[in-house]
Amino acid sequence: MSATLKDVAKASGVSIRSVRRALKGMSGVSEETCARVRAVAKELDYVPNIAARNLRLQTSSFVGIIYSANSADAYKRRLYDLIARLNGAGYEPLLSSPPKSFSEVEELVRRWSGITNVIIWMNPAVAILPALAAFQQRFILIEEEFQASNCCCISVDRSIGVAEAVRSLLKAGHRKIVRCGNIPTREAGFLRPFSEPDTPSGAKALFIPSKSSDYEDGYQAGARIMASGADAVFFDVDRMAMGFLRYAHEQKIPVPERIAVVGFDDDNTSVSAAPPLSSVGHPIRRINEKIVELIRNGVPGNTTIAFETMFFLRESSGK
Amino acid sequence: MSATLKDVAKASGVSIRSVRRALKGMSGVSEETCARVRAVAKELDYVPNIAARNLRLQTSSFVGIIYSANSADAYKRRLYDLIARLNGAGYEPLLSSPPKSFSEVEELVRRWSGITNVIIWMNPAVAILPALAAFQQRFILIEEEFQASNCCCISVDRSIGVAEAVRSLLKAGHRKIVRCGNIPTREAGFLRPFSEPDTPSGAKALFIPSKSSDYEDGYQAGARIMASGADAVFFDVDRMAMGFLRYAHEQKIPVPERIAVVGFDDDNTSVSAAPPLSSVGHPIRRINEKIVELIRNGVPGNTTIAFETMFFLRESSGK
DNA sequence: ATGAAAGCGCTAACAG
DNA sequence: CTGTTAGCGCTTTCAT
Repeated sequence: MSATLKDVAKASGVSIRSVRRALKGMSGVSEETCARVRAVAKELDYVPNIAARNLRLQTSSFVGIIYSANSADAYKRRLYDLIARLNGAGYEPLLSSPPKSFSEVEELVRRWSGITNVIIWMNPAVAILPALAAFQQRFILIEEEFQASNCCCISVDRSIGVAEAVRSLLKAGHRKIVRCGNIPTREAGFLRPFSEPDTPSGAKALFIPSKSSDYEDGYQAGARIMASGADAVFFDVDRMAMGFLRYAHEQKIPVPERIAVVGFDDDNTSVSAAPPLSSVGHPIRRINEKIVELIRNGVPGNTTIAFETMFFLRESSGK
Repeated sequence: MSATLKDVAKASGVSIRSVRRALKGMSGVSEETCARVRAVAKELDYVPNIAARNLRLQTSSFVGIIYSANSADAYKRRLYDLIARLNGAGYEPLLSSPPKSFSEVEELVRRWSGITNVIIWMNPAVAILPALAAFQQRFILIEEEFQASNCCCISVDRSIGVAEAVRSLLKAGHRKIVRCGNIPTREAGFLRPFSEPDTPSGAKALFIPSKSSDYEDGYQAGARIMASGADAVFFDVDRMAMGFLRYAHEQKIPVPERIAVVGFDDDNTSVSAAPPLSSVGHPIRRINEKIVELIRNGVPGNTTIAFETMFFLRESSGK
């Protein structure tokens, strides 16, 4: 289809070797030959065939990614960021929808064999994980722990950022802080700052559970939260916080003056809310930079790399 | 890294050719040899190198996909469905974040040259389209029209499904139908059923514009919609309809008895709303099946393939 | 400064 | 029934 090195060589009357030298700007080729070859290459619209190069060098620029479509918005952003970063580092992300059974994993790995050495699996199905050990590829497992000689896990500790958020509220003078939501992994981090050496006296933690964790749940919980007398509220999910902001707006409750609001997930939309929502989020950039680094330098087995969520302070909880 | 045909041949004491015959189940190999070769292959965990195969056959199982991360939820579902379908048809989707300038397109196409012959671009940037004609690859452009010898466009007519939705409302006996939203492409389809030969007498179209088209806008518009005396409402976007459903629930307005509700986008969440939301959506399955077919049989140039949105009747508008 | 040739893993034409 | 071999496009070693 497209012109090859051989074509360029023939058209410019030199050997393949010289073409290569000219095109790669290597030494050992005369000025004149170099210029002519380059002109011809441009003329023929020569572009290297990466697949052939990979074959010859026994390397691969492909990286397999398995992604579950039903993941939360935050994971989508992680995926798109990862794709962009891999592109930037010269890798080609190869996507697949998640295998649902052992045999589907087998088929997938087989299909990608000889193409990619590294497979990134976001939110893998735990039941299938033990199967991975049998394959030659290296796996990077996101958000699931599994020890195997060819698996490297990336985990994110939810609690750190949540605790940081609460500490920030305490430091800003808030004392009666309520957590609202239904996601268990939020609890530990929320409670921690209330039993630390430097916990301000009078600090009090409340909890208002919700059925689910959507916009409406946040809106619905508004009355109860205000009735509790809290001066700050942490929502398990940004969408809930958004619902509450709407309630506050309707009731003319000033945020953050009367009550400070913090969410979790750092959704795109929350940043542009009125007021911009403080939130706890995953360190997407750092995680993905790490992944690219792992791929570049070799993925270690039997390893877990732990990250921490971080707190993003915005106007909804004081400036 | 992994065993090759040659390895299997050596280990089983036959030629590469025979290994191939045995593994592919071709005729011309003795029962016994076949069995032994297969055993050895399994033992060595042989898996074919697809890249080498592609090189040899001058074909490619890779399909490039350019996707803009900031697209609506409906596009994400289209993407994931497409990936699954391509996988199912034996293709490997190669993803890239969208190029932002002419030179980035050039670089991307260059990188993929020799790897993939087909590039699917979802929601391409119009300004860059003219550049595509210069490349050898075939492009499938989703949701943007551009005539070139190597471009095939896929368009979806918004109006058909919207008109169908309105007709369904009219047929169910509704007469005063309001459209609420701010998306221009919804208008034509909405108005059409009101001026057709078989339009029921008394049918009346209203329009209530909204600032944006989010959950809150639907909720906010609730009072005005009810005040208009409409017995059915079409929202430009599902999220707005969801906001309105919330308003109706709060005000104890029975849906669809007092007012029928229809949305647009066929979001996942709307299906599981209370009541399940009738909605107009893209024929994702048919579009993606078509795309796979195009790739399989060759992508025609200078072509536009038109699809139509369709109406999904659920409880929020009768049933 | 330049070229010939081997070989990555695979397929297929051609011999035996 | 089985084996040999050329060649896809590229990189690299070894000659010239």
